[in-house]
Formats: sequence, C-alpha cells, structure tokens
Amino acid sequence: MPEVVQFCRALADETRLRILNLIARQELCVCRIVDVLGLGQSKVSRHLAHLRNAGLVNDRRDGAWMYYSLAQPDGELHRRVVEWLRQAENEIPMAAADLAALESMGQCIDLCELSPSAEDTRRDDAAPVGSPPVARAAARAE
Amino acid sequence: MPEVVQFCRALADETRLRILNLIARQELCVCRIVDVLGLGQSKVSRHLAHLRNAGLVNDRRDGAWMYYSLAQPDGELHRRVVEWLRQAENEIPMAAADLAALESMGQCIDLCELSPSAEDTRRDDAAPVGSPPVARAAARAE
DNA sequence: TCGTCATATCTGGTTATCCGGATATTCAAA
DNA sequence: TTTGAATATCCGGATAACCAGATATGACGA
Repeated sequence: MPEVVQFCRALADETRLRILNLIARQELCVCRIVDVLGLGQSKVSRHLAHLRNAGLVNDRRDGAWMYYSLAQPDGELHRRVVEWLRQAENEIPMAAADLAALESMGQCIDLCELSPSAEDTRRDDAAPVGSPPVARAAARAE
Repeated sequence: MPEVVQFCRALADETRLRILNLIARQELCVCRIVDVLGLGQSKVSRHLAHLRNAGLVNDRRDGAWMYYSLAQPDGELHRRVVEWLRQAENEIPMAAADLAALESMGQCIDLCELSPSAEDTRRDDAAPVGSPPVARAAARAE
C-alpha cells in the first residue's frame, strides 16, 4: 500500500543507485553489471530483484541472459527521480567511474552477446575504477 | 560520503513522509505535528532528528517551541523531491487526511500559540510560506 | 539426456532501524 | 531557584535489511 515508501527504500542503497545509474542510459545484462560494479553475482541479483519489486526496473529475458532497464515512470515522484537519474553522475557515489568502466568495457564488442571468444579482449582495461577484478575471468584464467 | 543514500533513507519511512508533507506548506511546531499525526512525541521527535540529519528540514527555536520547515534544496535530487512534496497529497499514504486534520485543528485556536504572552510575537511570523496561518482557518470556521 | 553458463533464490548470521517508555534538557515564568 | 511545558535523547527489545556462500532454475548445445 505505501508504495512510495517501498520506492524510496529501494533508492536508499548505494549499490542500487549505482545500478540505476548504469541502466539509466541503456539496457544492460546482469553479467555486465556484475563486471562493472565488481560485486558478487548473487548480490547484484538480489538488488535487481529489490528494484524490480519496487517497480523501478523492467526485466527482459533473451535466451539465458536477463536484460534490465529503467521502468516507465508511474507516479510523480517516480517521474522526477527517473529524470534525475539520467544526469546524476555527480550525486551518486561512484557513478562517474562506473560509467567510465562501462564505456571502456563496451569496446570489447559485447562479451555477453558473443560469448565464446570474448575472453581475450576484455583483459586489463576493464578496471579503471580501482576496484579489485573479482574472481570472474580469473577463475578459469589458468 | 554517500549523502544521497542518507537522503533517500530519510525519505523511506511513512511517518517521515507524512511529516514532510505537513511542513511542505508551512512551518509547524512539534506539538502540532504530534497532534495531527496522532503519534507519540518521542517518535515524532526522533523522526524529525532523522530528517534534520539528512538535511531535509530546518529547525528554529522560539522560546520553548521548536518550529520545523523544509530545508532549502541542496542538490538536484533534493530540488526535485521538494518540488514533488508540495503537491504530493495523493502519493503519500495519509497525506490528504493529515492536511485536513491540520486545517480543522486550526479551530482549536492554536493550542501552541495560545500560551500566555505569545500573542503579539507570534501572530505574523509564524507562517512564512504564504499559506494562511491556522488562525485564518479558525476565523472562517466561526 | 547431461553438462554448462547465466541468473535467481534460499540459508543463517550480523547489523541497522524502529518502537514505546523513561529520563534529560531547554526555556520562561513564578 | 523552582516549576512546568515543550522537546530531545537514552534504553532495551523486536523487526527488517544486508551480506556471503550454497543451491536451485532455465536455456541451450552436445
């Protein structure tokens, strides 16, 4: 019932704000978000579920991949917040760095979409944020 | 620090949203807010402190009374939220009823202001936001 | 069918937040 | 200086949110 409260609560978390900042410009798949944020997959997934329940994001399945994007605003507050999100790099904690990381990652021509051979190209330029590289590619780098 | 997170967290509570809705139109003293919301004084006070720490409200002491009002927006999100607050009766849980209660309470000739010598000092500086002071409503109701 | 990759959810443990009630503080008047 | 009203803060206890790690689901190719 108090849906505004749930809405605000969804916003009241740094990780979720970073996610919203990322998908405010473009639809992204989960693996991409995980890579950019440098956080565990389950953590990101949980936060995405939270955002979905609050009506802030839409999801779309394409094969094995789930794509997330901002939901169409529903209500005045929602509308204003979405407007804000599209230009909020300077108010959200690591937003600018995240966008830069996403950008530099984009050059790897979509590791998600053509999975097999993307591994070699997405190496060292992927961590300009200073955040530790996570276990992702390293796991089977041997 | 992630001040936006703290800001959103302050918004993520029904009681605090109700308080913000009340003071969005006019400065109010704590006792008035307590009466309108029908909640315990300590609870209201704690929430007001929370809002103050998040930079959402200003307080002003006048004798034994503390008056609260919306703070001047600081940042883009803040600006948009304040804009929203001034017309949010339909998105905040009991906002419309609270405003009605506040209005009708005006008839009780100001329990707060009724105090001894407050008459001359309080009359005109109590409602800086341009909305009619409660005394106005009282006059009309007669 | 089986295995694997991408993603979601469950588990339990820790921390933060909320609450009511009690107490402390601040101010003004007696 | 004492009193009383208005407000703020402190003190457990209950609830909710967070996290990491483990496990489950769903799609797809072999």
